[in-house]
Order: sequence, then C-alpha cells, then structure tokens
Amino acid sequence: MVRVRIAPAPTGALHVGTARTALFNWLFARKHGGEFLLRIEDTDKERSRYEFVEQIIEGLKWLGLEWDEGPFFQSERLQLYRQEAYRLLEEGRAYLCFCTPEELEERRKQMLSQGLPPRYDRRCRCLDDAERKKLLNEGRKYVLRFAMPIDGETRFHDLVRGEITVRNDEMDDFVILKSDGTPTYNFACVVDDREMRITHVIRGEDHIPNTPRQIQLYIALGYELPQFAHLPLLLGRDRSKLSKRHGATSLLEYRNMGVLAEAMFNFLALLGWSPGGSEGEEIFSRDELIERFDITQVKPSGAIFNPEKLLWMNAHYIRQCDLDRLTKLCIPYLKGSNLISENPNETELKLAQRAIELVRDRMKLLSDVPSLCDYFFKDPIEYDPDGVRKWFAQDNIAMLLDELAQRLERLLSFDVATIESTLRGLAQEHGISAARLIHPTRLAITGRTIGPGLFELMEVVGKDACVRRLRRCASWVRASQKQA
RNA sequence: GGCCCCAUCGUCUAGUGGCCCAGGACGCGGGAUUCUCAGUCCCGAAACCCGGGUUCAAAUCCCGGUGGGGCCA
Repeated sequence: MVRVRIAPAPTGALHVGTARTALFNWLFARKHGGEFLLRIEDTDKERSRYEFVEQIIEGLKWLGLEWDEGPFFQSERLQLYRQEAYRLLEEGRAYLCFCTPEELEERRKQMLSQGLPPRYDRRCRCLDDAERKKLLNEGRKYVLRFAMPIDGETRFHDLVRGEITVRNDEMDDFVILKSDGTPTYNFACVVDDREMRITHVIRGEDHIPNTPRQIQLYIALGYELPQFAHLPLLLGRDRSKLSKRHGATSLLEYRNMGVLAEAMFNFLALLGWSPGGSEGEEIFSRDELIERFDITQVKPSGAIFNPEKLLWMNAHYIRQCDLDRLTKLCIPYLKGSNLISENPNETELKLAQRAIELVRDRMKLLSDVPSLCDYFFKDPIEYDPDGVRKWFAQDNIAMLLDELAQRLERLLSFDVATIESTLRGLAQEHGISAARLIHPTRLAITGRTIGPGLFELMEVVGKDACVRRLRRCASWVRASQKQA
C-alpha cells in the first residue's frame, strides 16, 4: 500500500511550492490507490502559529487535496522522538554532547579561517565514561548527536534523478535531540515517516542534502527505507527559489485574487511534469491528471512559476465554468465594490448572473468582474476620453442619441433582436453606418468603448436605464460641444 | 567556501541514439471573423550552454568546462 504525506511547517502562509508538493503527493497516492497524510511539523515553538495550521488546511481543502489521515502534530509526539533518540544512545549510535553554542561558534570560526568546512569536530564522541559522568554531575546541558559512520558512502535511488551519492565523511554528527528535549527536523521526520508507514517520500529538491543523513538514521534505527523522490523547486523570474520578493507566493492569495481551484490545480500539476505526447494538450481534469501522472516522468530541473500562463489557464476555466457557480464565486467581488448589496435579493442576483454571462469571456481573474460590469449596476459617471473624441465629435450625435432614446422608449419588447433592428433602422434612415451609431451608444450607456455586444448588454441593462443614459449623455454632449 | 542537484524557444515542456535543419502550450507579432474589446480560427518569429569523445548516426550516451540553483553555515 502506497502511503505518502505532506509535512508543512506552520511558520507562514501555505506557499504555492508546498501546495505543488502536496499536489504531486496527492496525485501519486490517488494514482496508486494509496493514502495521503497530513503532518504538521510544529516542533519549532517559536515560529509555529496555529493560524498557519488553519491556512494550510484551508488551502489544501480549496485545492481539493483531501487527506486520508491526519493532521498529525509533531508537537504532540515529543515522547516518541525522545524514546527513539535514547534508544540510539543506548545502542551506541548516538552520544551526549556537552559543547556549548559559544564553543561551537568559536571552533566554527576557526575552521572557517583555516579554510576548512565548518563541521562539528566530534570531540564529545570520544569522551570516556569518567569525563561524561563528571560533566553530567556538573549539571552541564547536553544535546544528543548522531554518530555518523566515518567511512563509506551513502547512496540512494531518487525516483526523479536517479542515483545520488554522498561520502559519509561529508556529513557531520548532527544533533538529533536539542538540550530542551525537542527533536531536530531530520530526526523527527525519520521517526514519523517510519511510524506513519510512509512508503514514498516525495518532497522538494531543497531536501536532497537531508536525505543521506536521514538514510543513515533509518539504518541506525533499524527502519526499512522508503523510496525518495525530490521534486524540482518552483522558481521566480530570476531563477532563484520562489519567494515573496517575486510577488504573491501564498496559495490563498491566488484564491483571493480570483484564481479558480481547478486552474491552480491544472497549472501546478504541469510545473515540472508533463504527461508527454507532442499534441500539446494543456488542459486536464483532475481524473486525467491522476490517470496520466507518473512520478518518474517528473523533470529534474527547476521550473519558473509563470503567472501569465496561470492567468490564461484561469481565463479558460472561467469560460468553462458553470454559470451558477461562476456567479456565486463572483458575488463577493461585486459586494466588495458595492455594486450589489450585502444581502442581495433575487433581482440583483439575476442581474449579476446575466452581466457575468456577458463579461466572462473578458475575465482573467474573478476579481476582474467589478471593473468589467459596473455599468450593469449603475449609470456611468464619466465617458472614456478617447471614445469621446472619436464618437462624440459629430455635431448631430446628441440628436441621434435622443432620437434613439425616443424610439427605444416606445418599444413594447426590449429584446436583443428588437433593439438591434431599432438601432440599425435609425442609422439607415440617417444614411450612416450602423457602427457610427453603435459606438456612441455604447459609450453613452457604459461609459466605455469596449465591452460585450451592444444589443446584448442593452437588453440586460434594461429599457429604462438605456433611455435615461442616452438622454443624459445627449445633454452632456450638447453641453460640452457648446463649451468648445 | 564545502557538498549536492540541474542545463531544449523569453517561460512551461515533447523528445529515452536514426521518425528532429527539433513538436506543442503560454507570451509576443500578423491575418480572418465582428459594432468595439475579448473569444475563436489561421499564419509567423523564437531553443538543443560550450568543448572533447563514443557511434555509420547524438538534443539524446560518456568526460571536462561554463553557467544556474539548493543545502550547510
């Protein structure tokens, strides 16, 4: 049975890179009929905050990465780590180290100045019983260090990269249990992965240096080794690890901007992995991704997080989205811009839905919705200056707008076809092209030069508002022409 | 600095020795459709880091270099 996990530290907002790692783990588990667990690595009491745990959970749920077990909290498992650490001590695979942070810092500087790699010099590893007893009796604080094998090398097969080898003398006797009794990352991680029966450790490339150390722990503890797969990092524009200075890095920030979960899911899945084939399909459903996912086909090189492609994909999913659902998703943005009330009634919701239907082709983010369709909810307060110059310059324009208003007012049915024939008829009677009436009319009704088809949007705006806006605009044009 | 990882269009990638003077997608440029914008469709510019090998044949395998990145401080 395949068992994988995501093990974030609750020290900050859920990073998109972490989300991607979670996603790959999830895909792998679903692909192989396995289980996906959530473990919160909160042994760092200083920096861990519960609100981040909530954000992690919220983010994973939003993406649809349901976990089968957990969340487990490392902070609740300290007894287990301590027990395993002391077992290593008894078995001679770990030892007490009494060196103080000041001494270590001192020696580190010395080694550095001699051009040596700054590693622990293992002096406490050679302490005899008498010396150890003496220090203990003095009440000196100590940590537990792992007794790393001095000879040989550690090698493992990475599912993404193939063989990775490190000489054991490159690794020092790292601390497994701090003086306050809390475990270090590498130690807790190994103990947990074994205890949770994790079969495949799928994590970011930044953990590669930890892996040989952890493997030595597995061996010393007598645990069976899992398989490892190190995913390429998500990079910013400058090819360094994606961080805040590159812009938004938090998953929930993207949700708040109005990225659809399925777009983020699809986009993230294609960073560092591709289902192959040269036909170039890029849009995949969850099921297709599960079906086609193959961890060994993940690319080993880093992948730049390209927001433009995300936006394109999001626009695609917005166009595909069920209209009722899209409307629901857009409502908060409309409320936020005061275009609809806090508790919208049926009429408002219906209007919102019809407006969204007309503008969805132009949306890249849900948050685009207010600026794209404000005129469905309120009369324009100003007219696009370029449009004014281009379309309100003719001297009979005010008359035409008034005339149009008058004809529209008399209509019994205010539907697309009737509006269209009315407007085209008027243009024809005046011997002008339809475009020369359409554009000024759009400007009068929406204040813009761009937008959905004029007749469609007029139908939604409604007869009264159209007539009112045309008349108001006509007098605005007269006034500004007089002024000029 | 030490160790480790990586290297195909600007970006994400296909490519696992001949099908590749390298395919797709985003972005970019152009065109078609149309009342504008968007969408859609079509067309275009754009890449195998460098140098040595191995081989009849290398983007693909090997070695070296260079460049980038990560981890440790």
